[in-house]
Amino acid sequence: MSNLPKIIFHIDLNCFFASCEIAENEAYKNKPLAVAPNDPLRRGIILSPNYEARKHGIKTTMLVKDALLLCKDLIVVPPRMELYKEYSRKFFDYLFTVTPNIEIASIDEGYLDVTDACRDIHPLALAERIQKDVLEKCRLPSSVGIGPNKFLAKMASDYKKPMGITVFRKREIDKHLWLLPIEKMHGVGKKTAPKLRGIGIDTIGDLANFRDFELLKETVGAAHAESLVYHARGGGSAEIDANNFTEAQSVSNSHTFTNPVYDEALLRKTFKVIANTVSYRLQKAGRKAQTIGIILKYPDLRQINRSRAIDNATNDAAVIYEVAEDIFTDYFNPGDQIRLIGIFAHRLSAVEEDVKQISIFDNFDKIEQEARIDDLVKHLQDKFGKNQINRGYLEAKNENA
DNA sequence: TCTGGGGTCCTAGGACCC
DNA sequence: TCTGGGGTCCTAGGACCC
Repeated sequence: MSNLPKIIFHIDLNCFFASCEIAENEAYKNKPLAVAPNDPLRRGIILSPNYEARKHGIKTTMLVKDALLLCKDLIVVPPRMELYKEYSRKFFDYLFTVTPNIEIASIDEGYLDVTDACRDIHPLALAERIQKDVLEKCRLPSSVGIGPNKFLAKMASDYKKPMGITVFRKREIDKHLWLLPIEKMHGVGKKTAPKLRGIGIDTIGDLANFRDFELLKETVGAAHAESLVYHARGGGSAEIDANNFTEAQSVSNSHTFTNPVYDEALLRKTFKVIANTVSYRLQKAGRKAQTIGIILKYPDLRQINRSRAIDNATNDAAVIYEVAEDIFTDYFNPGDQIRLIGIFAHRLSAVEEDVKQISIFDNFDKIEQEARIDDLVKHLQDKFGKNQINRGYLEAKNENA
């Protein structure tokens, strides 16, 4: 183990989904654009607005209809995940030509240990080269953060967007990191921030220099308090975990209904489709799960998760459905309104090479391998009429009752 | 201002075992 | 057997991130 200081880059693709769409279509350039599902049957929220759209006040998670009120010329493009994955692959393929020491943090960001790479080139020059290459080769704007560890590099890349290059040196944290409001700190979300504000911590500097550690522990918990202070003082891991993104730890799928649903038959049918999707994704990843669970969300947004360990790890849709339905039966109270249902698979392991995977998709009549919830919507529309499928379905049920 | 879907990691209590 | 300590697994839930 060497204690020599490392040089870590954090590279972040700016407005990633929106940038991919603009890279695909020159006509979108310099116009307000947002990636968002525009299916009127589903609640559409903004997933990725570009900077032009942000100038109008449009933000991620905003409802599409509200965004259109802020900017009626907003171009709304439905998400194309496969396309974004391709761009992501291209981006990381390029980064691997710079160094093999890469930790993929998400689809659009990664950490690089460039300590060795910087023997022959100044870090700033390397950052500029990477940024220029990513823009030319991938047609994507990026921001680069440079620091002695992953935390400072991440905070630095966030400091200036788009197309920023920022260095956060530990000995200078009083001049940049410490001046930032506590909400800006990576790892402090909308629950922790108000708690910290409540005890007089308004900036990251306040946190780093907070005197009453006992009070801090009471406020956010002992373990959390320790890691928050450690990071606020410029500490952090510089270890690159090259495998952290190669194997999924969990797989899930869920669906929010247009209107809350209380009809059990519809819920069970939807579970079937969701089980199929989870199974498909597990098989695609070559994984099977030892724990299966369900998610129920109520109209007041309260959510419960209930899970169950199973004897033999599985990625079989029929088994997943069976377990999910069992749990559902235990926890669903007739008359409950359900806003969202979902299934998750935890404790994943690799599928043994020599075991032949038997497709069980035949078990589900008329639901295809890549069945998605949309198939169910269509199915129900065919059965109960085109508009307001939930209402139509429920009305049909009520007539029978 | 009630908003999707996919994830990660941590904690804590109870069961269970030695 | 009335009583300690340690460890792991399971489940629920919280918080955060993109």
